Amino acid sequence: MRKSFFKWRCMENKYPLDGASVKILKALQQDARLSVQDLSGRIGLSSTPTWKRVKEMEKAGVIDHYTAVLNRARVGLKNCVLAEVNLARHVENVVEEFEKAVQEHDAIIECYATTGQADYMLKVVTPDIGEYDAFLHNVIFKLPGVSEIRSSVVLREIKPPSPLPLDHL
Amino acid sequence: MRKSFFKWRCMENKYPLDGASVKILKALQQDARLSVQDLSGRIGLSSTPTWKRVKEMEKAGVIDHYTAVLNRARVGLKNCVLAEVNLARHVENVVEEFEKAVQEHDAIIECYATTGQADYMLKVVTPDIGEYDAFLHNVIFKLPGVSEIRSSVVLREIKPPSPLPLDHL
DNA sequence: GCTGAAACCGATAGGAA
DNA sequence: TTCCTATCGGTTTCAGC
Repeated sequence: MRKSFFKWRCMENKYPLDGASVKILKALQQDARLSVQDLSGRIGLSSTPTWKRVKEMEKAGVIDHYTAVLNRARVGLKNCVLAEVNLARHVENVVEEFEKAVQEHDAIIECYATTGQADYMLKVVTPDIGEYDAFLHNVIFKLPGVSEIRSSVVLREIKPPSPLPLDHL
Repeated sequence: MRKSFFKWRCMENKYPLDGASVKILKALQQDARLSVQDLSGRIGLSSTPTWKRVKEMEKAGVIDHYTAVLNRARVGLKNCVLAEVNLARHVENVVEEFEKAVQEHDAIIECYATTGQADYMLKVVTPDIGEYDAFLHNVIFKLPGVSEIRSSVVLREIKPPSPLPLDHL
């Protein structure tokens, strides 16, 4: 098993994480508001070293930020669509313009450039499907380089965005 | 514009959110560790009502939980794949078994049932593409009802998972 | 429902093991 | 490094508006 390799220092990573730090990360992914005391209790360290580790991982960018996860339905965003987008390769500056537009529109909450059929995969949230239709026509279709869009409406959330698995460390 | 409808009470939502509460939610999405004092300063309320609103929104499930967002690369998860999965409709209990397996495997960090070509869309993270290949063969292909998989490897993250837009409220 | 003050508890920083 | 302790600041509660 490769696990032992990674136990105290993971060479493949940008940042060395030992068992205690991994436990901290797992706990903070589940509840970012845990007090240092609670954290230290769980991982079997006292609070000062626990606190130092958290601060170091924040500074090193292992912990990027902390966020409140909202219930989409309760804030009136019942509609979620996964959209595959293709760009017309012959148009000038398509990539730059498309990626800039993606950043500017808050309804697009995720976007990846991918291999496979599509050039990009987007996650778009709106109050209802009507608003998505409007967004498609007023925003996406208006972008110069967009040649194809395939929209997949989310029918059911089987697994919501979940903590990153850290057992490989 | 429909905006005025929603200003003080959004009929379509499960929970009524006024301007101050929306500001709180926006701030907490950006930084879940903001102190009540900082929050209250930003929104122009004193700390007691700010605190009460936060607690109420937690209890009402508007705020689902708080999480630490980690840097994928720095915790050794350089590979991310979006996988479309189709199930064979004739096999018994496929849906239940597939969705149960999705919950059990930590490498699958998101899963949606969607309209369109695929039955499901999955997001899978692994240390490298080799581990993804192993995961496909050892886990996904072994599930009885899975008939098709189309994997799109993420080449570049244009927009990481971002705060929900709340301007419609 | 908001304000302000007061009590309590946790976070941060220093020094010792 | 970690632990202990003191200080400081934030959270939470309560009385009054």
